[in-house]
Amino acid sequence: MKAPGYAAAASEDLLTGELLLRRAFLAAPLHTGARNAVIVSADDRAPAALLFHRGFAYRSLSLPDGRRAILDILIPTDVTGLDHAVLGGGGNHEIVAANAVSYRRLSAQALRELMKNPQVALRVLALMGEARWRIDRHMAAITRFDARGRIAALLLGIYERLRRNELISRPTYNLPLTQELLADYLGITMVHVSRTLRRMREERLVLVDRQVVIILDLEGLRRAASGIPPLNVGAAPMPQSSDELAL
Amino acid sequence: MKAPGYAAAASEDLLTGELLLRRAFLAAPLHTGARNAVIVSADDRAPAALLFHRGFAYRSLSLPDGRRAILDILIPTDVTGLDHAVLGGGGNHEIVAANAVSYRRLSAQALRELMKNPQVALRVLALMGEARWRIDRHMAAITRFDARGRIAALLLGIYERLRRNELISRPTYNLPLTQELLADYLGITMVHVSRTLRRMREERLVLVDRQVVIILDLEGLRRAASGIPPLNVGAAPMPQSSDELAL
DNA sequence: CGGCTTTTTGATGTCCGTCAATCAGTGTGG
DNA sequence: CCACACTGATTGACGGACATCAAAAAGCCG
Repeated sequence: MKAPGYAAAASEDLLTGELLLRRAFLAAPLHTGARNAVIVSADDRAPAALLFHRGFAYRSLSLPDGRRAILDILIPTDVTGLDHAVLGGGGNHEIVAANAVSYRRLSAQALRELMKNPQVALRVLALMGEARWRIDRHMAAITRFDARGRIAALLLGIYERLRRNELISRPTYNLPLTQELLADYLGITMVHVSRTLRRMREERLVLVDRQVVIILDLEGLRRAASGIPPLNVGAAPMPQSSDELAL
Repeated sequence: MKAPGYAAAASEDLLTGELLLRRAFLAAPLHTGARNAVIVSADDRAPAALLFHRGFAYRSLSLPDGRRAILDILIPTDVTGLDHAVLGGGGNHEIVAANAVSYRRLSAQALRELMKNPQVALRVLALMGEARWRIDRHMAAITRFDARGRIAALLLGIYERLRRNELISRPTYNLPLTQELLADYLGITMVHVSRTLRRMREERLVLVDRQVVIILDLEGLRRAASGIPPLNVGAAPMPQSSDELAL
């Protein structure tokens, strides 16, 4: 099990493309959204791509009976909605703020324009590939792990993403998701999330209390999610200086 | 819940891009693989993009303890591995033939070259978006449906994809996947797949016998997978003439 | 016919869902 | 300042969907 990285022959183009893409994003105004704000709605006519700057959000799909599946969790520095450049919205697909967020938008049209530059196109492809990798990883967890393993994989995954983007340096972070949201992400019920978190606390694996995650036993967590490949596709996607993040 | 389609402003470019991409694929020789052949292995140094021509394949991720998750099912006319243009392999990710397959390859380098054409780049983005949409749909099924609903969603999804590509015209098709593979896709056990299929047969919803699927009650199936959005992102990705398919 | 894979079925246990009540934290207004 | 409402988290009791173990039956192939 080897960590997949960028194809060497493309790395220079990818860096340039990233620069151009980021520049385009940063030229857009910073939007904000309160908790539970729908950032991209299911029937959005002109969905845009988003670069998250602060706060957490999630992609979700709601079923008619009120049940909901959360497909992906988005953290600062994540880019999402790149496929909106060519595909319309639809499918009950939403992007919702988990807490107070700020983000920048890039319209589908602007993105299409930018993609005329092959370097940007490659970078966009890489970003979509990374997102897919993340989803694949989560799908594997949902498919083959029990509640404990799924939670371990989730907490580890967020931890690694935050660390990779240098948003944290210690095994402790803020996870602004209610247990109900976690349940919708993990494919179990809120009640079972609560019970399982208690068990993991008793095992002294990890503390999750009121949206604060404290990893007590990193190796133990890794064992609990054993077999899930580490989350390091590509070294540092869309890195931003801390200054910018602090905006 | 509206069916997402292509963004109007890009549809012409997408058609051109599709043409160019298909042309490049068709210039490559037709490879074949027997059942269980590993088409792209986990530690492939130079993974390529693939266009499937005949037969079924699947993307899978194996855990060290022998368990396995199947992330996506690939049918003729599907394109996969486009992200290999920029990301290396890795992560225990494999593409395996489910039965005798034939397919064409496009090397990462050739794909990068092609993507210098913005129309191709847009088309590639669209293809990745469609694949993601498919995975999202499946993830929602896994996250929120019981075994019966998951099977219904799977059988319906394949049915719709085959129909959309005009590979079938009646609600009957060949599904060359063992129940063990289905189980690894659905996140349940082989034994439970068997039992659930029996129940669905008794309900006269669908017959699945030795890799032949006969849908008896299409509306009933839809109800069983109720809430899963239909699978019609973009009208006809990479259509091929029946002649070509019959090769 | 043997040897293999794949499917089926039964018996038994367990993880997780459901229902329901309680509790803690937060904010509101009298 | 304290009742009140509201949301989110916790816990218990119970049942059901699914896993596990094991064996046999059914296809498939040389």
